[in-house]
Amino acid sequence: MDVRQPDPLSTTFAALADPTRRAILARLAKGEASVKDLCAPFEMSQPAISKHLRVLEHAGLIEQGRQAQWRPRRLRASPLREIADWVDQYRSHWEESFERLDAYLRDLQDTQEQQHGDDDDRDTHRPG
Amino acid sequence: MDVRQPDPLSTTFAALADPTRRAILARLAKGEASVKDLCAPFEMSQPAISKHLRVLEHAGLIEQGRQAQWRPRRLRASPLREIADWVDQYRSHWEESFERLDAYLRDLQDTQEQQHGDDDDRDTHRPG
DNA sequence: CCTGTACAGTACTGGTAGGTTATATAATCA
DNA sequence: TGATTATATAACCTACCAGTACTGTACAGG
Repeated sequence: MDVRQPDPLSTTFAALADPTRRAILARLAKGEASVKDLCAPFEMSQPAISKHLRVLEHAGLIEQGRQAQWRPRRLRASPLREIADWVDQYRSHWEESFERLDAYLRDLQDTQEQQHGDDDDRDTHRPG
Repeated sequence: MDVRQPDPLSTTFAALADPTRRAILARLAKGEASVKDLCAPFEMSQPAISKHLRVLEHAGLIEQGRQAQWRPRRLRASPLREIADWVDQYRSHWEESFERLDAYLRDLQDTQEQQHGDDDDRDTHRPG
């Protein structure tokens, strides 16, 4: 069976892993819009867009309104904050100073391996 | 056929949409590790982990070293900066002041709809 | 040379994602 | 009421994904 449902973070990442859905979010960031409006920029059927909207809604990234026969969608950005918080854990790893330190240490290690590569203390080189 | 390959941002998001892969990245943030080390925390076969590692490598999130029979993996964080930059576009949408304004406007609109809901100027209510 | 270890590669399978067309529903308009 | 518009739902297909088991390969050590 395996009825486990993915954690919220995975659901959000998966929802964002599609350029169509990201374009929909970009459109909704400028204000709410109907399904037809959201379909317009894409060479894709309306049911396909509705499916994308379901994915986004399931991830909590949009919500539905009701106005006559229209169901305008509106952006809900709070899951994006979870993404921002998560990725921020790694900020130090991509900032320039760290990259330079990382490159320095890697160069240093490569140099050492070239100098006295396969002779002594193999165990201390074992990763982990 | 459809040989189109997804854009880098989609590839990165997709790679992150799995708790196992995010756990692997968290482990590698503390330093490089062998495949066996990375397998240890998971009740999963080694080929399964190797597949996850391939996904991460394809997304540019890790890179491989070589030391004797070990292939230590190392974190490459630069794609995460792309994620951070993308999500930062929406920061204003989730920050508290915006949420309050958003809620205020929504309440205002609901109140107006209740007061003179289904009588006049339908066209001006059409979304888009 | 042989054995154990640390991986990679392949083949298979069940589930899901993302698209299609066709059809149903709900509200508006004439 | 009937036609039109907006959107949802259903059924289907294809491709890919995430596991599995099995097998192959490279290196280390007795």
